[in-house]
Amino acid sequence: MPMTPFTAKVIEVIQSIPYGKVSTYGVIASLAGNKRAARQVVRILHVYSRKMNLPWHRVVNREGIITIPDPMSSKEQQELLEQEGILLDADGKIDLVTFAWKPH
DNA sequence: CTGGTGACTTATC
DNA sequence: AGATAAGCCACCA
Repeated sequence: MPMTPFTAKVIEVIQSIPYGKVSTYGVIASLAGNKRAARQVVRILHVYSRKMNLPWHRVVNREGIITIPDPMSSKEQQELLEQEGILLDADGKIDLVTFAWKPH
């Protein structure tokens, strides 16, 4: 499956997010080598999330909020996160202080 | 080459 | 807190 180096790196980073933790678009882009390519991460999820074994549900935006437009998918994401012990607060946000993935 | 895209982010008001 | 605008960028037709 041919893909550009940056894309491959992003996928690698996403796959390295551990169970029970979440990461953000900006952080993933940064780890992949380009701090400002958060939007590119979005495209990659669109293309590869359903085809590969990506923990796409462990990716949220900078505030810990699920930002998927499709109601069905966002609901699925929340359920998957809860299965991992990641609960949302009253505002529907994930506590990033507790659940944010901090790679060494 | 040009322009469009997007589940983002930051700055302002 | 919510709305708006602008910046940002890899990829693709």
